[in-house]
Amino acid sequence: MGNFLWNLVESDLASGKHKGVVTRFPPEPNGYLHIGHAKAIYINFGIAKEFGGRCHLRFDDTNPVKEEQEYIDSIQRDVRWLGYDWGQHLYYASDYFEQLYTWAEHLISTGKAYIDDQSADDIRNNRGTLTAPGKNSPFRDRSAEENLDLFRRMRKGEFPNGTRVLRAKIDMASGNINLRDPVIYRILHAHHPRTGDAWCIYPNYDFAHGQSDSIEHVTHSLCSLEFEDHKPLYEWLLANMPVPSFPKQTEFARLNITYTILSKRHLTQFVRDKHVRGWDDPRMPTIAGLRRRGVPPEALLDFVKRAGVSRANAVVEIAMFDAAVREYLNKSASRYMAVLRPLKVVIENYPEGAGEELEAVNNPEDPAAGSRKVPFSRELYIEQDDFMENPPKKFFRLSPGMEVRLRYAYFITCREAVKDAAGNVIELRCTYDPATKGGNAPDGRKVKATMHWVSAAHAVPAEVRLYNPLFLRPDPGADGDPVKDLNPDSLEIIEGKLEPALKDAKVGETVQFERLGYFCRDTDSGLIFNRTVGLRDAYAKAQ
RNA sequence: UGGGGAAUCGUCCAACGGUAGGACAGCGGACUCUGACUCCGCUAAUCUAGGUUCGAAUCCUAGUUCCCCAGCCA
Repeated sequence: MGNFLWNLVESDLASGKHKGVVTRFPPEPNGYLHIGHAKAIYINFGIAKEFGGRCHLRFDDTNPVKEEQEYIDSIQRDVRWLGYDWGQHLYYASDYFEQLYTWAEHLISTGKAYIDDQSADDIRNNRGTLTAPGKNSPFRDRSAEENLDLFRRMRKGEFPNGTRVLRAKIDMASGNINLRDPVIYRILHAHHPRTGDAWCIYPNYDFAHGQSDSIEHVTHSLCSLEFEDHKPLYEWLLANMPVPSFPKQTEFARLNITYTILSKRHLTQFVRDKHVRGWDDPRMPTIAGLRRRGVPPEALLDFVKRAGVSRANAVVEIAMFDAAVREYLNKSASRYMAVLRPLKVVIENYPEGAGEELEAVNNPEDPAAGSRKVPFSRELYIEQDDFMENPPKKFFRLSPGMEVRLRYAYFITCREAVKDAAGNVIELRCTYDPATKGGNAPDGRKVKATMHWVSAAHAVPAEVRLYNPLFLRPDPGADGDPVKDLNPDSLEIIEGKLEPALKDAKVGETVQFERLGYFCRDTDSGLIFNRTVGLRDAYAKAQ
């Protein structure tokens, strides 16, 4: 596999350190999953799959004030959509609250934890700084009996929020601030989405995570780099309590992408402040947003794989994501013709009232996809971009006197550009060569351009949503608030003209609009398409 | 010397003492009923300075730069 995590698991298995591999994906249900989580999912579920082990889905639901059932549901939906299955192994940290509580009492009884009555401010002030050691709490040497009594009364709900905490007694002078008597339980009179009002004290991340891993006999606890400093605490807790197993934490760098924000805090803000239309807005880097945009799960996973796994802080170019999406869709998406910015074309020598159906290939990359009929008639729409009255030398498309091919149809020649009073071209008068039916000239003459088109009489109107990057700069938020870097033109809504077959497109189906890009039928009612990603365009780039 | 990490083409990842390779991006060309796709070619990197070695991206020493940590968040 070529990355350090796969190598680690492989060697742990080869050395006999573990008989099988058990990983876990442990999201907090406080928001929707995004593409950064897709990396963690790929790593944890991917390793389990690769080495014949299993991966648990565990909700790290230790902070009831931020967590909601909606997020629990969306997370399961998104993991499944990515193609992974946790089988029977769906867990919640809250499942272990009773066990965790018992272990906390054990820590207290062995003199390794104490109840601190200091205020949050005092705790902070006495923690010291990055360079100066902290000071012991005046409550640090309470007896085990007193601590136990206080802890039990905390559980009973005798004290209001913030009045006391349980802290592990480790070392207030440690260079690692996480070891300066970390808080492990706090009073939170809050309703929990799963345990309801059963508890008013909750363990925090540090006191829940490693023990949960241990309970589940996780062998490899894989997390992102910012938890590196927590590892000594993770191990201290396991070493000082009667836990059933000793999982090993290993960290990897999280995913960063240019022109993208992957911070739950900011994504939540964009939704809350309506900078986007919701968690599943196609401009969002959420799994739900990407799905709605038309990104196939295979492409998303392929991107994550291509971006690689290491311990170096890195920022992957969004171009790599686009490339993965195009590569997958090129092979799988059916082709159709759609005109986004219509310009009317009248074929003067095509009989009025006449019409015919022409054969069009559904997917040149996949012969099994077959073909379909596309209606042709005297009046058509072509793309405004495909005509220039005064073309520069490298412009191969339509211009007065120029002959081009209409895909699957005929060669046409532009005879005249009709303008309105303001001088805008509003219609093209053209002629066609009946001998070129199907798109080839019997005399062997060539054209330099093949253009897409739709028959005006048969065209189906549709709303097309064009998405551009949500941010104007590759490093949004680098100067502070990413809201200031939001792209005001991230969504452009136009009305396009589609070939009739497209009205039967399935919701969620991603197709190619030839020469334009990949588009996905939206979940909103009506005929609406989201642009997933544009095609590469060497001509546009050269301009 | 507060603690902990990381530095390889423009970007991301490999190479684990023995020819620095791949992907994306870029450039050039071929092909083409999508200026797409495909194919071919090119450009382009070991943070710095010493040292060990027949041989160093890899080992050692000293620096430099960047990232993380001072929530009763995760």
